[in-house]
Amino acid sequence: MAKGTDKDRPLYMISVAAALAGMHPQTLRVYERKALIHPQRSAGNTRLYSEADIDRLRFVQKLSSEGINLSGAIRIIELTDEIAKARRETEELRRSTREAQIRLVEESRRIRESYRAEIVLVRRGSLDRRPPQGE
Amino acid sequence: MAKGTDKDRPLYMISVAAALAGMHPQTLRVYERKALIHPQRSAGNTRLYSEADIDRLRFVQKLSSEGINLSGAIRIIELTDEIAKARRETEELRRSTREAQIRLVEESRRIRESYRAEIVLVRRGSLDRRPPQGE
DNA sequence: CCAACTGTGACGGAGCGTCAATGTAT
DNA sequence: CATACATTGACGCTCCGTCACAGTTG
Repeated sequence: MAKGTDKDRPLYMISVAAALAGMHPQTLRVYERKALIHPQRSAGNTRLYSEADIDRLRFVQKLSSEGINLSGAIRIIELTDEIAKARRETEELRRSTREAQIRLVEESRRIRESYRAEIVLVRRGSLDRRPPQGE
Repeated sequence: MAKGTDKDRPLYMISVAAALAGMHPQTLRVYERKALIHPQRSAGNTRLYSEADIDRLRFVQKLSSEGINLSGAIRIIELTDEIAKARRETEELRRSTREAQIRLVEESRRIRESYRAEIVLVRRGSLDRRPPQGE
């Protein structure tokens, strides 16, 4: 929602949008009244459809062709967005987990390294009784 | 899907199920023909509805009251299940991440401990030149 | 002024819930 | 045999896409 990318740039007037989506211009007006899409308006009150709007129209058309009505389409779009969001979150979580894993493994290696150095110094008798790192 | 819990035990004949869900028996038959619900059958071909079936009926009724038709309801039920699954997965991932984190911190503590012991031995001159753990 | 936009109103097909008729099982 | 189940067909209501008309804009 509100991504502000190229996809949201208002481009096509209703006849073009309808042709692109393969539907009647009237159908697009109906969809707007039913709050299925929200095309921008030009200064002269002409509807202007973005690429994202066209995608959405095509999706509704697909659902409609499967016998799903507009109320259902709205809800399905919401749920689909929600699923996409959940998937992104899962992916992000997986990624950060992987990173944390690597970071910790590296940390343990660093600790080992540090103690190894410590031992060498102890062997040479050049170090007093003192732990090398805080805890 | 196919949980096999108490929720799936066939209990109610159509008149009772309809009363519980607050709908007409005929409506339930229609829903079955439209593949919205799949009640079991008794030996004498009588429909028997489970608690899970009643839940599902109530959900469809709620969607229907919002103007969503049956095709849409089916799809929405699928998506809702999918979201629930995704949420469970995320939760599980979060849990296992937390666990792994704890395990690794503990591991690094163990390493530190192990090296600390090593140093003590080195100090006492009772250990040869050898790293305490494999890598 | 023509073309394409805007809106509102109406018509036909499809989906859906309910009622009715008829048959069967307990 | 009476009751509640089963199936099938029909009737109204609503939703939805399309068409038609009238007004406005570029």
